[in-house]
Amino acid sequence: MSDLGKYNAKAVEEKWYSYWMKNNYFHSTPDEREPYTIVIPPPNVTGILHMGHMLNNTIQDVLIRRARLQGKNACWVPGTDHASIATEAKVVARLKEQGIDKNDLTRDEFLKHAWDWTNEYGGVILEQLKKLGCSCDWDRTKFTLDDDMSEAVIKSFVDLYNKGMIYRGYRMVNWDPEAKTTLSDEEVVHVEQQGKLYHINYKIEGSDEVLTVATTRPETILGDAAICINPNDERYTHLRGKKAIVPICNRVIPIIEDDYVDLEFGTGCLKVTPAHDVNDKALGDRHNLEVLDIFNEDATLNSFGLHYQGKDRFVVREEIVKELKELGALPKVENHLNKVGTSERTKAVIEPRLSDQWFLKMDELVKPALKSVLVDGDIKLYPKKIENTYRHWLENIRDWNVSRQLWWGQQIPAYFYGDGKEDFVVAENIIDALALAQEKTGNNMLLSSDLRQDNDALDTWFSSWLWPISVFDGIRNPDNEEINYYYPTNDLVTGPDIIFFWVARMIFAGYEFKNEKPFENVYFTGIVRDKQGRKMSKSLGNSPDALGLIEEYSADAVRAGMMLLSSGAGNDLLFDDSKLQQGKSFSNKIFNAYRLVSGWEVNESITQPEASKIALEWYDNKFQAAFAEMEDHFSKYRLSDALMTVYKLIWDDFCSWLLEMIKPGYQQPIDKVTFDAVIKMFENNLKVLHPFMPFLTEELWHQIADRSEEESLIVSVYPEPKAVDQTILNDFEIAAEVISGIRTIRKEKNISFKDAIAFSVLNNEKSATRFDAVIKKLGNISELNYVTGKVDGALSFRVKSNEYFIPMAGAIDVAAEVKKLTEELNYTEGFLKSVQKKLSNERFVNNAPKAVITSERKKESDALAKIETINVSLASLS
RNA sequence: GGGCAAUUAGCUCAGUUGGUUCAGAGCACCUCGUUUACACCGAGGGGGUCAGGGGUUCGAAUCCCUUAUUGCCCACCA
Repeated sequence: MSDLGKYNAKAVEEKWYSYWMKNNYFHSTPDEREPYTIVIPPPNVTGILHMGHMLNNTIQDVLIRRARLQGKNACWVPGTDHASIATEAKVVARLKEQGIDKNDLTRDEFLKHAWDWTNEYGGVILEQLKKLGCSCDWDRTKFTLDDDMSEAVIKSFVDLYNKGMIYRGYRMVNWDPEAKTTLSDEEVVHVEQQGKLYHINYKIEGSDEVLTVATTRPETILGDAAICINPNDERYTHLRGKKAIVPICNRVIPIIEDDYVDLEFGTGCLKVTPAHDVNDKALGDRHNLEVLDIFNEDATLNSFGLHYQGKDRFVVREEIVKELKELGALPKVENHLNKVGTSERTKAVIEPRLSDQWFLKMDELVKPALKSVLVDGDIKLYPKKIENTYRHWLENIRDWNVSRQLWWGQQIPAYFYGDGKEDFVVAENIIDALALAQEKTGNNMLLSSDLRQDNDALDTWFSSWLWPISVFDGIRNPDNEEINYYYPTNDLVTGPDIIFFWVARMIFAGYEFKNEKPFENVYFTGIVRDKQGRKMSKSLGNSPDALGLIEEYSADAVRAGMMLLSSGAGNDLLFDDSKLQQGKSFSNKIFNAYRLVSGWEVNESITQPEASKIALEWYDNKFQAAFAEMEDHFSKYRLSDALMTVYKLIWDDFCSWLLEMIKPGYQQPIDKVTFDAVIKMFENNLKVLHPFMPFLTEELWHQIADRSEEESLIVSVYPEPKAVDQTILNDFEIAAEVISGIRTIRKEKNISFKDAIAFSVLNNEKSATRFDAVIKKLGNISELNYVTGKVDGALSFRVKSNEYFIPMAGAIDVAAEVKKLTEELNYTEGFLKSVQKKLSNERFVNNAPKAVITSERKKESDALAKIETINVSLASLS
């Protein structure tokens, strides 16, 4: 047992990655070639490589390497995202561990800590991508908070503001009480929850009567502004114009009437809390109700909470329920299933909250985005079905809340000079702001020290939506050489979870700032799950260590394994180590094919055997057929199928068939013509496999032939596509069936492969004979004869109506042969019957297309011929 | 509550306008084999009423209806 037959991936992978880097092969600059561009979905700057990244980036690297081999100017721009809320939360948590409260820090102090953190952990993930073999242009690495990137963000904000598309509004927004910031609608995740519906009695002023209201949020009664009934509800007509008394705080509130109230739900009677519910706010606006905000920014109760002041809303809920019960004001509590909005990042339950925020109008931005994807097809989404989701979101979109009460991000370029709602200007810098402010106020004495910049930062996605433009400096310098060359980019590879956050918004930005799409195709990967289909999560501990897998199986194997697993765009994939093992086995298989070929001694004086000649001719065509199939898969983004095509080509056709067909005898030399041809074919195999398994292929490409310094597989040229001769492929199929038939008989009769056998053919089909030399070699046939009649004393098998005979020295088991023949006969007769039934159906013959009828007739005649052959054999045996 | 998908071999999935190539692939499984690249291998083999039911058609995995199950997205009914 030696390891001689194994491929040592680790050393090879390190060697070639640094070689590629050293030669600058990943770097791209604009030139006369056609560009092929991908921008990476920037991972969180402090993130580490997980399975989703591995899948995603393997796909991108496959695409970029293929484009490079196709002779395009391939440019893959890497980078990271500052991920404002996630990173800020991490920094706050770390400061807390160190006993530092964020509130005690100034903005600048806090940002210093955040940058320290970023510099410490940032970019680790990019190093991990290198281990995977990603051929990014590292000279172009960008970070969404780089100075130039931030400038672009600010510039775009000012631009949109000046166009009237950004406005400041006092609105009900999603408030994350844990992160103490607002969130966009997209950052709110609705989760189903078993809650309760509380029935609460309100006394009617000046009467003993009570009115029962149903609510899921009893703690908000302290903010009640009214009770609302449906004007058509006869149960409550006598209460019109009366007033109710809120329990506990004993405030007197009006009873109002509105159609909005559902007669069927709860008690048909609704408490209205305008400060804490979107619907109630609308109701309040219609009826001029008071707005009582009872919460602090961390969702504890404020002074309106009376004796509950300072307590958390959920604590208050329980306590207030208890108090109401004691007061006899809680007649009923029922179970109630409802959905509650939670923060995507912190998981905290979202509070609807009224506040001043910045919004971006969406109505104009969505128009070109809808058109380009759904009408013109300028941007294609894979899988196509995701277009439904895309359409639905765009058609129901609301304005985008872009301000966040965070520090880690671009600070909103709005400068206040007074306390009024409109006392601000928006400008790229304080100097411009001052000028604008002086102009707006008419006060030339205004100083920059009188200006106060808005404290809020912008949503992270407000910087990443510019990514395909800003990485080429297309916002600040809209007409520069790079943006003109690389934009629009070609393919975007990302997860479906950020279609709204990022993909759709990049499309908005593309049309808004460049008047052109940002990319042509979007490939949505699926989610990587575990073998049982569960999402990978820290708590389940089912998420494998990505780098550990590379260590264990090699980057090539991991890449191939991920690609084999991903059945198609948008489909989730169930992660399974065995697929990585399959990738590793494949590496080893190819390596061994190389060992075989490299061990051959070439002799220029021997002539090429007939079998080798036809074998090479066949493989040449087989390769082209597979190549065309692979390209077709690529054109439809069926990358898994593309790899499987190459996999089968190399393993089955190249290794199992071609190499066996041309292999010289033990310790025999090989002729030069065959050797040169097979090397060429090996090279072509490596080329088409290179995008998937870059390291192994680069290694063998260098091993297999003498290469000059400048040559590398990564920058070589894809094979030329050629027309395929289908007849040679068909003839080979017959030959392969014959060889298989011989092997079956050898196996059944225990005839060792070492023993040559005689072989006779009854060629009823008039099949091509050009593979006879191959049949002889792979069947170990001593003599191949053509006969005109059945051979006695021989085992036989049939392919179509041809019959093949292997003479047996000993007695033939007549009974067994008869049985076998009878089974074949029964099957063929059954088949014939079904075909004839079709053909005797007038309506079939009249309606079916000619080609179908011809094929059925052919089936019929083939079956008849085969039956004839079998019958002759049977007759001779009895 | 609204919408969109999916259901094909033990597993993961192909199956492009209904009919040449329609029931496939990879893995797994079974049998045999230490043949001079490779046991991370070779040769051979078994396995599916195409979720259930109904319909259209000469013909259905494919089109229509229906039932069931699963997944995803969206949603401010307390």
